[in-house]
Amino acid sequence: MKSEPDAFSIDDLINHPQKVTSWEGVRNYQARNMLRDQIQVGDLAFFYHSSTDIPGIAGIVEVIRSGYPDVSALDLQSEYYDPKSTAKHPRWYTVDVRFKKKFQQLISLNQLRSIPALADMQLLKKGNRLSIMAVKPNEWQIINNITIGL
DNA sequence: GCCAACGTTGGC
DNA sequence: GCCAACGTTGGC
Repeated sequence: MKSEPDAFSIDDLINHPQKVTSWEGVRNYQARNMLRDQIQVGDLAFFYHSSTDIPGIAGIVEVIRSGYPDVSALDLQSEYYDPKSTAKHPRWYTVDVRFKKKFQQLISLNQLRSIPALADMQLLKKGNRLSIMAVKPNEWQIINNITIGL
């Protein structure tokens, strides 16, 4: 799950009293479908910092509420407001996540690219701009192993 | 349904 | 700031 740290970083999540946030603001249909249909309570996700000096994986979050309508789409004051979404026919979805772990060191995009076994990872594929992406079990394990000892 | 124009993402 | 690689919009 990607976030621009200037907008919302893993430290922002840690600083939240309950260390919980709604992952609102996703406005892409493919990513929406994952939020709505696939992501389950108990799922773990990497928290990825994008559009920053050193992009990469900052830590891990756990899903504590599966897909439900993203009400920021109905909020006129929100930067995520979408006039085409209504309460009756919500267009966008979100999930709630809780902080699980922050890596001692960020696992940079460069570092991920240097690992041959991760070559097929969706995150590393050319032109991929999705903010929510599946991670395969073996990819998860490889990345998690890097963090052992970090 | 096609596709040109435009907008967005995100690494560099 | 640049630009590749998308996604979206809207006229036809």
